[in-house]
Amino acid sequence: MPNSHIDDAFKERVYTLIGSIPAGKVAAYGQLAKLAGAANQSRAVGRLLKNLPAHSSLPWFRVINSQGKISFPVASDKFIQQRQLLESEGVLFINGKVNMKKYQWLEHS
DNA sequence: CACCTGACGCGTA
DNA sequence: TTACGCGCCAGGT
Repeated sequence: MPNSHIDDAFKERVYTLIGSIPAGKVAAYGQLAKLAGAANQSRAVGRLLKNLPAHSSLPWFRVINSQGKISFPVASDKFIQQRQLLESEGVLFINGKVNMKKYQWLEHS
């Protein structure tokens, strides 16, 4: 099991990063992958969230794609839930997407 | 083993 | 601006 800790480290870094996203802000999958030291591994981040325990305390809902859109089918329960959670902390949606210029964590102003 | 499917992102057309 | 193509790659069929 030589390499297993490499991926574990990446996973832990991503979890820590997600836990650091402040309420009212969002981060993109690719942004987190990059910050965790593995640019172009955005799908790995999505996979981690998918495998997250159902009642994790991590603010998984603050992670959306780089286009400012929620990565779930627009009518799904998960989509509704995520959008509701974000709106409840002030994240505004316009035409189904968030203005990343304003809400993305650690970017722009 | 081949082939498909994603909680993605970026460059092009 | 929307639509594709392609890179990436673990998991499921």
